[in-house]
Amino acid sequence: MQRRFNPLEADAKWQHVWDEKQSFRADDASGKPRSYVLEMFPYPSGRIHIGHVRNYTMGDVLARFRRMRGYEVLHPMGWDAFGMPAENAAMEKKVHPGEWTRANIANMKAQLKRLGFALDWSRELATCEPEYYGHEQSLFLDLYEAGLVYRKESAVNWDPVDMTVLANEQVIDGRGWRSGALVEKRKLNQWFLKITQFADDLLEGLGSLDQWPDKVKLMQENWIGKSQGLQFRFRLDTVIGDIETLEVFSTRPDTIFGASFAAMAADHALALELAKTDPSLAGFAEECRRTGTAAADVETQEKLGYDTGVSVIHPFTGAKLPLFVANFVLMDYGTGAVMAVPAHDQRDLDFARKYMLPTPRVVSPDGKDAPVGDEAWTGSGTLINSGFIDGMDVEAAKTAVIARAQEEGWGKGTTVWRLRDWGVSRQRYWGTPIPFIHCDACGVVPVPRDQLPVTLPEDVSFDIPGNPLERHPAWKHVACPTCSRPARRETDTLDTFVDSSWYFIRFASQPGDRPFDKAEAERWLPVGQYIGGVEHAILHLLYARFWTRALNHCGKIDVKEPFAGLFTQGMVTHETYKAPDGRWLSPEEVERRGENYVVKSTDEAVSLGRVEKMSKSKKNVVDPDDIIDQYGADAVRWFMLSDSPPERDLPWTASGIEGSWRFINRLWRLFGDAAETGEGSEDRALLRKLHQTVDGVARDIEMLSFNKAVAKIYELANVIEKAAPSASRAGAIRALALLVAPMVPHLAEEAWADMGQPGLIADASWPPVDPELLVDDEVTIAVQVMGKLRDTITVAKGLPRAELEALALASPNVARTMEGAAPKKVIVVPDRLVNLVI
RNA sequence: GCGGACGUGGCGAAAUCGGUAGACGCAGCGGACUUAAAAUCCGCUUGCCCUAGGCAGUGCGGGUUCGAGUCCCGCCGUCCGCACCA
Repeated sequence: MQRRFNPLEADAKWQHVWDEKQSFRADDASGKPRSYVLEMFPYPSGRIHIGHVRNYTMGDVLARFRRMRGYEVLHPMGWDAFGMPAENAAMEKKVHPGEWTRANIANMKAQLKRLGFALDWSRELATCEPEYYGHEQSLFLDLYEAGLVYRKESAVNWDPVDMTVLANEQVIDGRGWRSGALVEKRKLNQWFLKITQFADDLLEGLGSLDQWPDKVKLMQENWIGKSQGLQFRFRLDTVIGDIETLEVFSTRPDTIFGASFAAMAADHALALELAKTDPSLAGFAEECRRTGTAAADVETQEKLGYDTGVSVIHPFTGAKLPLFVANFVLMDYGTGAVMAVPAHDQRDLDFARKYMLPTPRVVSPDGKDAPVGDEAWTGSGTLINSGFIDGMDVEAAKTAVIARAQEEGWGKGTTVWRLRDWGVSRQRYWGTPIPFIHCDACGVVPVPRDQLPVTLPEDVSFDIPGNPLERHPAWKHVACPTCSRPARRETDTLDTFVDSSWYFIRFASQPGDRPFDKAEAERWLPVGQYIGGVEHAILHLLYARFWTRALNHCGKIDVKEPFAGLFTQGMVTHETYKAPDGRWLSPEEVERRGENYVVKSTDEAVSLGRVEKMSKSKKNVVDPDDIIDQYGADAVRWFMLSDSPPERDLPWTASGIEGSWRFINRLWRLFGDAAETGEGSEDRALLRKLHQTVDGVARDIEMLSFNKAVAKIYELANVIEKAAPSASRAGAIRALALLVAPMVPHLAEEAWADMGQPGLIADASWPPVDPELLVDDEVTIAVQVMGKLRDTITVAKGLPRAELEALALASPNVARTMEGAAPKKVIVVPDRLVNLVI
């Protein structure tokens, strides 16, 4: 055995063997218990990022570990391959998005292979291939037939220079990111998915996800935003056009007697009607729309209103309340209009103060009336100045007002959601074509299923901005499937979040003629452990939960929650370096000199910036390929698992990867001792440590606490190194190889072969644990006086209280502190401590 | 503004049920081996008084308890999410 582990040889060798033997191919017909381990599939941007390495290493350890524990593991990988970056590359580099994407996939796949992940590559998929998106089109038609797809006029961000629709993230400070032109809102007919139909179920379902982080569940809950309240109609004192009433929504119907005005959004139908005859109102509304899009500092934005001159009539008191158009009322929430109760809503109060409106109190914490100051009272209390609900508490008053409104027929209790339907239309080329045809005679007609997939044309140009599908000479011209007359294809493509909403099902089952086989997919689903970045906590995870429910609704699958367990891992961070002239420096340009850092080439002093997420702009990036070249896959994998808890950020350091590399070689040398049995005596203490470690590491891996598992392995390695040769030690070394196999598989495989063990360690079982060896026969007991540690004594486990007390009192340290006093009280926790109270 | 998480050595962190705070790693210091370096090995490493030993110590201030990093109350700070959601 060589003294130093040679990763360059070993990595390639074992990766080849695993490939040849198809070691990690999941068997659909297996009778073993199943485990589906999935990491969020990457966008093929070109290079694997260190964050991917951390993500996939975690999943890989779990997948390999579960295999060792006897599970049939599904651990697949694919590519979220549609999206804008490919089109940007096409515009900048004159390369076809498909060509660019496929080249990136090839690159990144080679990078992933170098890390030795236990992936079932036979199930690899890329969402940009018709073999995938064709099935997605068919699922889209299923949803359409189930009434979950509809078209609606909706505003998009329009770049008037590039003549193109922009995604929200392409709009920076109200301007197009490429052209810098002021972005306009344009109304287009767009496709929507009825996610709101499942709002309640998506919210309810969160309750069953006990293996999800609370944080993510809370974020989804807030996003769905359920509010219950009263929706009711105010009568207007004047009929405007044919409008006689104003519908409002309130979560605080109990405060209705405190309403002193009403307000509506600038785009409200009534406001638009009034603006027809009131030019200054039209001007004000225009102003609202402009500031509305800026949205940057809403917090500081002043509340502005315009008195329409119209009044609404209070349903209980008959009082006339002025009706304003106000910039703080949102058109697309509730009814786009509100009753304003200044005493009990901060926005209403700010507005009332500005426009000198009354602020009557109707809820009082102490039951007494008192003037309202600068802060609205939103807490609980007793109703006052409120007619028939006087004296009630807030909750009772809500119920009473809703009941009365329903009785009298002018309102009803309702639930309003923050969640909006999912707009899936994108006016882009590189996405799944929406399988519909527009016919002047027949309207919007679905593409017949035998004509799927609707494939993207290859001969497109990106010389002019806009959607290449729209201006392609032939693609969109087709015959109507119903009447055969000339018609036009839909040129919108689907949001890429649709692609990632069902890929985990396709991984589980991929027949050629349909999206998936129900029974086959159900055997794997739900995903047992899903791992990815917290940036997908809301949209991706919510859409995937919706899409799965939609398929369930269509009878396609008997699963509602796609991911039973979710884990969101932290980022990989790195120190930042700045040159004296303020330029960011990359780690390669910088060298450490004692306590300080200098520029390698010029010896200038470098100032050390914050530890931040790796980003190109800060130049604090480390390329996985370079590191693997230098240290091999296992050292990188080991580093990814060490030190930081996986949900927290992991600071990348040169010394850290060095340390991992040192440990790889320590293990390697230790594995070389596997044949040494010495005199062959049993080493009971070592066996205890081994069995405790095997047990502890298994539990840590199950809980994804890799940093703890790593620490336990270090401890065991330290103990084995110091132990004298024995049969126990030789056995412990073999067991150690099994323990580290999920984490550093190449090293483990190489050592396993060297030790002359049969088969691959990848196919070996996790070492068994002898429960008897988990408990120590000796324990160290803390001896405290008044809660302060004075001594420790090592005794046989399970020693009775009386004996422990006697031993504690016999301690010289204790005697000195007690100064001859007798303890007033003695607290004995068997096998843990004795506390003497004097 | 609302919601949430977190705060432990020089650094990343452990402490699973309220029971020996700082396991394990990094950095640092001292030593062995070496002509030398690398690699490796051994030892020390929270601060202070430094002597057996003692005192202080888990963001700050209180509290509960025989005993608090852990539980309760009130602050301070950092990070994340949402953002006029009626």
